Parts: sequence; structure tokens; C-alpha cells
Amino acid sequence: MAEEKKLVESITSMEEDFAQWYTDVVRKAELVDYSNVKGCMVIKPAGYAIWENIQKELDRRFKETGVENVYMPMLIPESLLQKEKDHVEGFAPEVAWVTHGGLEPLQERMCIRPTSETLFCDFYANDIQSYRDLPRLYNQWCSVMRWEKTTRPFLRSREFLWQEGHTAHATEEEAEARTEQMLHLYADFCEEVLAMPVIRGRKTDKEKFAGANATYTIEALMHDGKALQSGTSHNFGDGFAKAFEIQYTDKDNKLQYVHQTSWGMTTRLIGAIIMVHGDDSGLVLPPRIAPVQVMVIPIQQKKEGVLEKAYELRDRLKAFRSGTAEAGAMAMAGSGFRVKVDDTDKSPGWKFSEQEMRGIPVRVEIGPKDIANGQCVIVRRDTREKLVVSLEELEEKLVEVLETMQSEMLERARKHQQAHTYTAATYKEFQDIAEHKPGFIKAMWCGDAACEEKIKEDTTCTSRCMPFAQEEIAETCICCGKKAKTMVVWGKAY
RNA sequence: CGAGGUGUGGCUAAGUUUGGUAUAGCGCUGCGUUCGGGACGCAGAGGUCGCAGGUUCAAAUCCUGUCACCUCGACCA
Repeated sequence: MAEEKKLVESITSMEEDFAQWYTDVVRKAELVDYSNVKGCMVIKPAGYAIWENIQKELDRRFKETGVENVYMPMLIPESLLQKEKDHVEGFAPEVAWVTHGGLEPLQERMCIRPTSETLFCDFYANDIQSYRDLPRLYNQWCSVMRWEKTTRPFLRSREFLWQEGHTAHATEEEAEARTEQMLHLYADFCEEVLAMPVIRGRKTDKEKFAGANATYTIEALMHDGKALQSGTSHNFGDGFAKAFEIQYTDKDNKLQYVHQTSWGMTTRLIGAIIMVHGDDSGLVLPPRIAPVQVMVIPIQQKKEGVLEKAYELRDRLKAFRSGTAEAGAMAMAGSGFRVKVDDTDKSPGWKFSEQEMRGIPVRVEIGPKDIANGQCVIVRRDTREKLVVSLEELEEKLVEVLETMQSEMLERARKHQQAHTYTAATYKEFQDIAEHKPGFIKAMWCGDAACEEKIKEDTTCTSRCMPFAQEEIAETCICCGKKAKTMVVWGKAY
């Protein structure tokens, strides 16, 4: 996609300055505005609609596995946050505190949730009595606050929207199964809906969540070769249960601690979509997640009958019901195309650029000449491929184009990831790649945190994950030369 | 939080060195002509120069402080 010519001057090219490109796209696609509070963004309709589609589809998938939604308070008393030692140490540096109620200082200060493990645990301690109460499979959609030092829209904001699932199980095995199940659910969602390939794996102890026994992660590669952690799933074992005394009575009338998990995805995914699929003309949205999939652009719209025809096409596409499952999945709710008409009095060229900056997957051009010929022109956002189609077969062609676009976007992203995934057998090789070739680096590791630390100091690469799909690249650790335990994927991360 | 940079109508900037009536382009509003890759004409609206102090007859311009944003590091979804 790199060789397409740049048609929009107001977007910095990726090659020139990737960070600036990202900021430009976020702005030109009207996804967010900055607010008066650093790190807290105004998510505008175009951005929020993407989040709503992410929510809709994830929520559906969660519920298919038995998850129920709940809502917890936004404030956590300090004493509650303190209960699990590792957890509080992990989050203390970045919580925001509420110290006053009106004019009165509070007896105990409360933090604005940076995550809700402690609230769920406190609740579960009373809520769970018997093995019959298990498992508890709860999720909440909310915003959380972490006082980050540097912020960027979607990628790192102080307040962000997410979902956090919190489950409690009778056995360790069940908790582990749920942890992995949710990670795969996330990964499948990214690949099937966001057309974003991810690497599934486990975090090293250094990188795992504060208070977790094990953290699983999906790691995606952005267009500039940097890694983005896109979703995590944690197995807590019975650590939190012990700290919060969450016990149930088993079948033999014995008290047992529950085993817990938590898992989350955030508005950061929108940043990932931008950086995986975007190009120099702006955003490119995968059809399945795009709030508007088709923009109808009338040409010479003041001419008799043109606008009318455009509205007619819109209504037809909205009402379309396909017999095929693929088309149903494309529309996500099986309810026709998500389509709009750009009937502003801007020139056609302007509208084309708008549609491209906003990442709308397909546009339909319809003008007097087309109407006379009973046809229209459809143009794909990602390839700019133009197709003249007769009006009778518009629906059919659109389904085809959207499906093709969805799968080709995934394929393209996959190729990019593969092309930027390197293998290092020696430390020299590793350092060379780290310095000159942005991307993932596969290399063996002995399991010692000291090596992980040294690699980070030497190269600024961090361990992204220990992939489920292991390969034996060498017998010895890339860093210390001792016997290797696992293959790790390394990279520079956002 | 450390280093560097930038703040002037909605956006992008000129003006700051050498204090002296706030400028331009784009966008916006109205009317008309246009319309297949960011059209054009005419007429209009809109800023007190990030914010707060200070120096001065006079501050966008000089001084002090402060805030925000961007880039690069350290910490994180």
C-alpha cells in the first residue's frame, strides 16, 4: 500500500514522520478532539461509533461464552486497594485520588479506579458462598483512569474506555481454561473483525500484570514496526482470593479459595486500527468495523434526478437483506449496508478526500452519465480500484467488494507482520536487527530476568511475549549463552 | 519525570531580534455560477496574540512564573 500517491496535503506522510502522521489522521478523520484535561480526550462521533461497533461485537462474543454484564463503583477506598500487595505496588504510581466530598476532607481518600480487581474481589467475598455459586462470569464496560506521564490519543490516555472481565472459578484448571479462552476470543476478534493479525502468547514475569500468576497477551505489529499490546488476559490463581478471603464451601463441606481471572480490551484498539491499516490519505477501516461502510457521492447533484437517485440507492442498500452468511457477517447485525449520502455542496473531489480521510471502505459515485447508462462507479478505499457496475447488481458487487477488502486487509497486514519479523541466533545479530530493522525479533531466552533487563538496556527492546507457537531457534539464550528455555518475541513497544 | 521544540480568529502561519493602529491564506456565513480527484466570483462575520503577574507613556514583541501540545527518553492497556 506504500506506493499509492498522496492525495491529501494536510496529512503528513508516514515515511516523513510516523508520529505526526498518526496525529494528523486522528484529527482529519475527526475521531477525537483534545480536551482541557491532559490525557483526557473528547471522542467524537466518528471515533465513538467505531468503539460502539467494537463493543457490540465483543459483547456478543462474551455473552456466547456465558458472561454477564455488571457495573461497579468508580471509586475505590484506599484500604481496599491496599489489600493485595503486588497489585497496589503496580498501580500506586498512577492512580488519581479523591480527597474531598464537597468542602469536607474525606475520612479516607478514594482512588478513581485504574482497574477494578479490588472492587470485584470485595464484592465476590460476600457474593460467593457455595460451589453452586461458581463460576461467576462478570464483565463491565466502563472507563478507568491512570495518571500517565505522556499521553497520546487512543494509545495512551489518562482516562480510557474498556471492558474488564472478572471471573471466579472453583478450580485452578477452570480458571486457566477461561484465561486462555478469553485470549483466543480477543485474538479471533482482532483477526476476523479488525483484520489485524496478532501474536498470542504469555508475558514474562517482568511484564505480567501486578498481582497475576500469569498474563497472556496479544501483540500486534504497527505499520512503523513497533509493537502494540492489544489485549490481555490474566490468571490470578488464588492470590486475590486469599488477600480478600473469597471462599466457598465445596461438595465435601470444606472451605476453598476461588481461582480468578481478569481480561480487558480498550479504546487503544482504535489506535491499532489506525496504525495497522491507515495510509497517507488517512484512515482505512475494515468493512466489518466501519460505522459507515458505503458513502454515496452524487456527481452534479443539482442536475435533475441525481440526488433523488443517490437517496434511492441509499435506501435500497440500507434495506438490503442478503441470503448469504458472509454478507450477514459483513453488516454485523445482518441488517443491510451501513450507508450514507454525502449531499453537502462540496465539490466531488472534496467529498472523495473526505471519504478517504475517514476511512470509509467503499464509495459509490453516481452522476447523470451513470444514470443514463443504468450504472454507477464503486471505488475501494484501500486499493482505490474503480469498478463500473450496473445498478441492478450493485448490492451483489458491494458484498463482494467489502468481503474481498476485509480479507485482503488481513492478508496485507499479515504479510507486513511476517516481513517485519526477524530471527536472531546471536546477540550481535539481535542488536543489528534491533538497531536497523523495526519489527518483531524472535530469539531464545534462558528465563532469567537479568537477561531480559540487559537486552532492554542494550537495545530498548522489551519482551513482547512467549508465543504459544514455540520454535527452537537455538539451544542457548541469546544474551547469556546458557541453556535456553523459551523462544521470546521481542520488539519496541508503544 | 529528564532533554528539545511550539503556542497569534476554527486551521496553517507572518509579525517578536530593533516595543508604536493585529496581518495573510484556508475554513465559516449569504447570493450566483460550478460539479467524474480538495471549483470560482462578489459580499460579509470572526482574534487582544495560551494564561497570570511585572517593566513601560505604550507589550503579540522585553522580564518572571505557569499551563497545554509535539518529538525523543524512563513508566504503562
